[in-house]
Formats: sequence, structure tokens, C-alpha cells
Amino acid sequence: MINAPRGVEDLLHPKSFYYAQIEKEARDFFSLYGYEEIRIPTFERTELFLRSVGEETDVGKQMYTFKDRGGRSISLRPEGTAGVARAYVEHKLYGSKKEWKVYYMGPMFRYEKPQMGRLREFYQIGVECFGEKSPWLDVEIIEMAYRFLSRIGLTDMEVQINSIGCKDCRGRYVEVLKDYLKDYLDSLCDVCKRRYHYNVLRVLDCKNPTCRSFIEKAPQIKDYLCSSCEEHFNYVKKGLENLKIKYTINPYLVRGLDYYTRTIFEIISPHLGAQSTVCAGGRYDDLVSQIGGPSTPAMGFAIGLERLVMGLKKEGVSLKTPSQLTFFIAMLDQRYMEKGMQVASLIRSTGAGASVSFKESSLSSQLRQANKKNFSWVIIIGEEEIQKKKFLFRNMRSGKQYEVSTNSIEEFIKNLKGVS
RNA sequence: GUGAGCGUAGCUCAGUUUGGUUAGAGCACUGGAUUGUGGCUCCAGUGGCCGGGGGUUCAAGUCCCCCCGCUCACCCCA
Repeated sequence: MINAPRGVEDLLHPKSFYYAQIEKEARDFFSLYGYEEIRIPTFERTELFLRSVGEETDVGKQMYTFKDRGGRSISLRPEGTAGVARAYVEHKLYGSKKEWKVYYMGPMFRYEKPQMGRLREFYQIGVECFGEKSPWLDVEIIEMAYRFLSRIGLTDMEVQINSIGCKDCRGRYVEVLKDYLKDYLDSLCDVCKRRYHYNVLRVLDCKNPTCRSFIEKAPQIKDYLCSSCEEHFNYVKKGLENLKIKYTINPYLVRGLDYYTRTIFEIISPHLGAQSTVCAGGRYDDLVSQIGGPSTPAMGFAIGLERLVMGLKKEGVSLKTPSQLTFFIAMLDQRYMEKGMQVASLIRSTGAGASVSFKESSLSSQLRQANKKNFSWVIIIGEEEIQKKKFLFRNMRSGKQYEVSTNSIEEFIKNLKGVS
């Protein structure tokens, strides 16, 4: 018995249905904002991801990386943004002066130890816009994420925003923060001691109570933003209020990567444990230049499907399967299979659903099956029906039965459709 | 990478503390009560390498060791 590798899962119904439904909704909804779908490769040159995440060493270790037969280093995409940015540069879309608005969806891969809401293969839906620096884009994108999640049915959400400034003002802030923490370095937790050196901003979201007490009194980035970053952030806040999007400013919200600039945001679904971020996004004005394109402002977000579905489940939201006219064809003997298959075929040609009972079992059992699976109608085929050249249509809601002759089946179904 | 918890029927779990005949329940499935009619009820039945291997013992689901897997948390989080 060969099991699936660690950290991957089969998506069975109803989860597969949920994913499909959410993806369908995403296509419809994002297009209302003028976004088009892009399908990017599931693997890229490793270098692309390494360059997009910066010099960070830990991150590279969490990728599925291998050499192809030509000796090139290839990695399965750990996220969507880098690939989209690469496509933007490769197709020279910056030439057209217009902003480029795209969405994508599909599996991502990270070699991590699986835990709640975190798998090695996981699904994301993402949105990116290139070539627009206006804070109003930030507002629209946050709105789009928020409204999309509401539309799917998530109600318990918290929108958190923050500005981490640009290279210049963040650089200054990092120095100030380091200077402040220097005196407490010995009291910080072991993890923060390390973070102090390689990514001091990460100290800000440490959960350790002792660290927290120092963090609460620490200087905050909002007081160190340069005037244009501050102005940008003010527009974002005002814009969100204008659209009645409730948000909280989380001064400790940070990002591990250094291509992020200015606005960053997360949408949290509480009661999802340690992995409660359903949607994370932000502005990344430095990414395109980092991977070799012309300096281009950009902003986007990604939604994690497993967490979204978990959130829906916790809230008791269920996405309804569209009610469909469905027939279950029960046979009293395998001899009538040929007839049964013909009837099923005929029914499907009218656009209604039909399932044939393949197994030989009692009529009781077949009706039980049909009931369990929520069929609205059962067609019974037995000796009597064959003799009379009529089929017995049983309505599973009312229990009423109708004799329908072979050549009036289509008409019968047509009438049913008119009613339902 | 670190730590903790768990692994018994298709599913959810009891039984493990204190070793003792043939390993249980509920749900699901199949049949019957109803010789061709579902849901409710009742009766019966199918279904287990008790995660794998080794050890202790007259005897191991139960105790000991190793391995594997799952889960949660930490780390990390694009």
C-alpha cells in the first residue's frame, strides 16, 4: 500500500466542490474589478524565487528544488507573485503604460513540517496589479479581498493593516528599533535574540510575554515614516473608511521579505489556531526591479484556500450545491440493465441528471440509496414495466408514482423542469 | 529542525492504568420483518495482520525497545 507523500492531501467531495466553487466565484468577482486570469508555470528557475525573496537563507530551504536533466536548478513555486512578476517583465508589459491587473489560482509548494492549515502542497488564489502607485489601488485591493471573502460567506474577519514604509524610512526605523532593543537584548527570548540580527522587525510579532512587554514600549514605525509614505498611508486609511471597510492598524504587522513597501495587510479569521491568516497582501514596489525589470510599483494579495475553507467550516457556513433535477434508476434484476442505460442516456440528453444502480440489490436497498443521496426521483424498472412498456417514476419527496411510457419520458421531464 | 499527543472495523471511538478465554459500541453497509417501495422502528449479518518489527511472559491490543505514520505547537511564514 503506497500512501500519499507527507503534507499533501486528496481533495474529495465536498472539499473539492468547495475549492471549485470558490475558484469559480473568484473568476467572476475579480473580473468585476477589471482583472484577467493568468496561468503561470508551477515551476520556475530557482534563481527567480531566490532573487525575489532576497538574501534570506531560510526561505530557500523551504522550497522543493531539484536539478532538471540539463543541470538547471528548478523549484516548484512556493508562491505566485514571483512568477507573475517574471511574466510581467518577460512580456515587457511595462511598455504599455497601462496598469496590468491579473489573478491566478492553483497549487503552491513549500517543504515545511505540516500542521493545522499548513500543507506542503496548498492552494492559493492571488491577485496582482503592476504599474500603479496610487494609494487608491491599495484601497481597492483590500476592498476586493474583503468583499470576496464576505461573498464566499466568511463573516468573522479582522482586517489588519500597517505601513512598513519604503527602503529609506524603514531603514532608519530599523536602526532606531535596534538601538532601543539593544538594552534589553539579554531579556529577550532566544528566538528574538536571533531575530534581532537577521530580521529585527520580526521581533515585533513575537508572542512571548516578556518580549511583548518590551515591544509595547518600543518606538513604532508610524512615527518614522517619511512624508510621502505617511501621506500614502493616510489615503489608504481614509479610503477604507470611505468604503466602510472596518480595519485595525496593527503596528506590529510586518513582513519577512524586504521587497514589501508601504501598505501591508492581512485578513484574519479568529479561532483558526496558530495559522489564522486567511489572506495576506501588500505593496511591493521594489520587486520588479529586484528581478531585473524597470522599477515598477505593484500590489497584490493571496488567499489560502485550506484556511478559508476551515474558517467557513468553523463558522458553520456551507456552500450549497445547486439543486438539480436528478433521477436514480433502480432495477429489479440485472436483466434490465440495457433498458436502464438507455433511459439514463435519454434523461441526460434533456439536461437532467441520471444515475444507474449498477449493483444487484433489493428494491428497498436501492430506494434507500436514492434517499441517502438525495435524488428527487427514482425510476423503477421491473418485469411489469417491461411488459407494459412503461416506467414507474417515483417522486421521493411526495411518494407519488407515475407510469410513463417510453416515448413520453422527454415530455414528462420537460414538464417537471417547468415546475421546479 | 525541536517538543508534545495520538495510531483498535469504512468512519467516530471504548478497552491499555492493574497482561488472562472467541477484541466491543455507535454510525455506515447487507439481508429480513414488508415474495416490487426509501425515511421511523425492531431483528440478524458482513466487516479487525489492535500502524509495523523486535523483546519480556505460560499468555501481549494491554508492559519494554526501535521504526513508520498522523496531529498540534514551536521555528519559519513568500
